[in-house]
Amino acid sequence: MNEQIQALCNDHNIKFTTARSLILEVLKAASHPLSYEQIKEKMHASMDKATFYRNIALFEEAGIVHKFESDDRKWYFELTGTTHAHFICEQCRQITCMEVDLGKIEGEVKSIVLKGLCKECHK
Amino acid sequence: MNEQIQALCNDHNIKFTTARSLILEVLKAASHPLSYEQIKEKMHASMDKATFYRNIALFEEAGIVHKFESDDRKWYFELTGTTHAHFICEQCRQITCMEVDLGKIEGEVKSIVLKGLCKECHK
DNA sequence: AAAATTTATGCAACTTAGTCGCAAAGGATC
DNA sequence: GATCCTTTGCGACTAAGTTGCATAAATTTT
Ligand SMILES: [Mn+2]
Ligand SMILES: [Mn+2]
Ligand SMILES: [Zn+2]
Ligand SMILES: [Zn+2]
Repeated sequence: MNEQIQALCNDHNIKFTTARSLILEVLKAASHPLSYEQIKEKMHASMDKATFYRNIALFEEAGIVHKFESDDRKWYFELTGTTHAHFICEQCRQITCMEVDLGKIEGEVKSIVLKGLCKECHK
Repeated sequence: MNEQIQALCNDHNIKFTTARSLILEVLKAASHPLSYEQIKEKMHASMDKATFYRNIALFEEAGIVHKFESDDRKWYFELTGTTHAHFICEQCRQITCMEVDLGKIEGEVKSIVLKGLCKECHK
C-alpha cells in the first residue's frame, strides 16, 4: 500500500513525506469523500491543520485529489478517479458516490453534486 | 410587483414586512442565484445581515427560496422554481442555470450543482 | 562531513460567512 | 393605552480554512 502511495507522489513530482503518506493512506482506504475532521480521526498520528490543508492544496494542483463543498460549510476530499456524482442527503448527511449521465454539456464538468433526500430518508 | 411578492408571503403564511419585501424583490428580478453580498448591493435600503439570514431561513422553510453552496464558502440564493442545475465556472466564477436530465434517481433530488470550466473559459 | 540552501511542518494569530443572545422597535389584540 | 408577540439591529461569537513566521528536516554545495 505504501509503495503505491509513494509511486503516486513520484508520478506527480511530489516529495514523499510522512504527512503526505498519512493523508493519502486514509483517502485510499475510503469509500466516499471525507472532511478534514473525518480524515484526522482516521489518521493514526497527529497533524496540524495547516499542514493538512497545504498538502491537500498540493494534491489538488497535481490532480491527485478532488474536493467539493457540501452544504455544511465543509470541504470533502477524495482521490481523483473517474468523474462521478455525489449525492448528499440533507437529513442523514450521508454522501454517496454515483454515476450519472448528463448527456452532452458544453465546457468541462469536473464535479457533480446532488442534494436532497436519499433513498432511505425519502421514506 | 410588490403585490405579487405580498401574495407570495400571504400564500405561505409569512407576514409581509419591509425587510422581506426588499429581499424578495431582488431575488425576483435576478436571472441567476445571488450571494448575500450581491443581494445587499442590489437592495436600496440597508439591512442587518442577521435580519437577512433569519428571513432567508424562513423563506427556505416555506419553500419560497432555495440555496446552495458554491465552492467559495458562500451561499447562493434564488427563488424556488423548477428543479434545475447550476453550473459554476471555477475560473470566471459565473453561475449559469441549466436544465439537465439525470434519468431516474432514487430518493428526491432537490439541487444539482456542476462545477468545472464554462464554455468560454474552456477555450 | 560541515555549511549553505531549500522545503516541509507546527504554532498561533487571523479571516470571514454565517449564527446567536439580547434589547429596542413595531404591530396586533384587548 | 396596556399587554403581548414578532421583527429588527447591534455586537459578540463560531468555526473552517488561511497566513506569517520560526523551527526542523531534507537536499545541495563546498
Ligand atoms: Mn466519490
Ligand atoms: Mn437557477
Ligand atoms: Zn439520508
Ligand atoms: Zn467561466
